[in-house]
Amino acid sequence: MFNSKLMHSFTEENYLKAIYHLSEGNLMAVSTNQIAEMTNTKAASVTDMLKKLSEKKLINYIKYQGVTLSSTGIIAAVNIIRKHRLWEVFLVEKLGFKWDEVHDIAEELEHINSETLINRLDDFLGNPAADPHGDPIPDRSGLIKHKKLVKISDMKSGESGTVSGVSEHSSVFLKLLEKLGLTLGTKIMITELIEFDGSIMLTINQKTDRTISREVAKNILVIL
Amino acid sequence: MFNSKLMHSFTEENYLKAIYHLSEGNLMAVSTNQIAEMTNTKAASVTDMLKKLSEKKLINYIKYQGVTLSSTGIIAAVNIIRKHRLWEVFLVEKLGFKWDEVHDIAEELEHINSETLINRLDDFLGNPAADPHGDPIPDRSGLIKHKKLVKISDMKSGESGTVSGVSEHSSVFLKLLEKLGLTLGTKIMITELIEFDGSIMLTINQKTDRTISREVAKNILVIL
DNA sequence: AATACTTTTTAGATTAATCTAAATAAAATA
DNA sequence: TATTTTATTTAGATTAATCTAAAAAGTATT
Repeated sequence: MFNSKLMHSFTEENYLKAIYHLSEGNLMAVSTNQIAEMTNTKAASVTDMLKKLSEKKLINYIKYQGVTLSSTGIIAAVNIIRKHRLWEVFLVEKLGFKWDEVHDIAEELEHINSETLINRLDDFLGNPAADPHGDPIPDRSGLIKHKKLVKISDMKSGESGTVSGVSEHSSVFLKLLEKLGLTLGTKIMITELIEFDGSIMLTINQKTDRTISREVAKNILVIL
Repeated sequence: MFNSKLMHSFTEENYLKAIYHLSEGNLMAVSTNQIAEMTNTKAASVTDMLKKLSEKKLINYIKYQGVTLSSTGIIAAVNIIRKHRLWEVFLVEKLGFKWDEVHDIAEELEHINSETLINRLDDFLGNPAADPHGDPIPDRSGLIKHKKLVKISDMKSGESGTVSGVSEHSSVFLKLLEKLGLTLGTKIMITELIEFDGSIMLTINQKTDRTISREVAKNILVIL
């Protein structure tokens, strides 16, 4: 069923993706337990899979010392992320899903194997730069254009910017942002930082005033 | 991973689909060997799976006597076929694939599980009645509107009609039909039946004259 | 450094889907 | 009807992915 060159099993792909996300683009080594938590499996299962991925040269793995993706592993992971994000754009832009509804479906669609399909989908969607949550979409060569994003919680009073991403993707959080009027593209200006609890007062689109908790502010990303 | 109510494994779905197709919509019982051939497995594997599907009440199975789908089995199979055909329309109409290129990709996409997704896709595509090969698309309640189609090989001299389906879906055959100018929607009229080898002469769109073999004629379906 | 705690790995089972080879049932034929 | 052939099923293994429980390695703490 699976081609030894480019194709990996559904499960292998999920491990690669998990390692990629946990290592934040491969900056740091990832532990067995971290992977177990992210993939909803037990550490023992992860160890087994790490051996397998290591034999396939998709990861660099030394017992007891965590893993990083190899260069082929990165290529594979980025490709899955590209597919995931393009499908999310499709679901929102073409099928009318909301940004908090697309993750699980894209999680299935990301494993469909056809380079032609994904490249044509990319063109059909107008080669979008970001998915509905603002995350950058790798191009067909695997290149990711990261924008310089700042957490609202790191902004100073008086600073302003445009909401351009989130670092928490749960449906609950995304729905909250909608309710607060803090969806992508919204212009904000920090009016005051409340010392007492770290909450933040801001103006939305030069009109509405709002106060958000530090916890919320930490998960909203802005371009200054 | 799979819900006991509506969800079946990828593999189970493929067996259900195979049984459905082999039984031509459940008119006849299907044999173990037929299924083995269609699913590229061995008879022993099929027997195992038949036991499993039988326990799940998806099929009616009596040892040595072949199988039919149960009513829940039919619902499941028709749903997979609905998904397959809708994705094929998407691939051709929206992504610019040709009719001979879509089968394998749709074979993967048909296993994506989301009723909302498929219903929205259906709407997005304008609720098409047929896929790119002319096969009817079941509606969301599972109803299939069959057209009365006739093989060219069963037509008489002087009869005319519109090419509306094929009973052979291989890429080779579909490419041949394109070369012959016998794609869906083409109007034909039978001008002569050659007794010697059963080949058939016909006029295409009241213009071109062509002769096709009986073998080709058997696989082209026409609305009179 | 010795002990305790945590993390990771190993050992041994389990489940789904598959296989080969052998046994059995059904169908075809002599 | 008896025999041969074909189809199907059973028995016993295999592979991928998972698990639990126990062992080993690494880290932290007296």
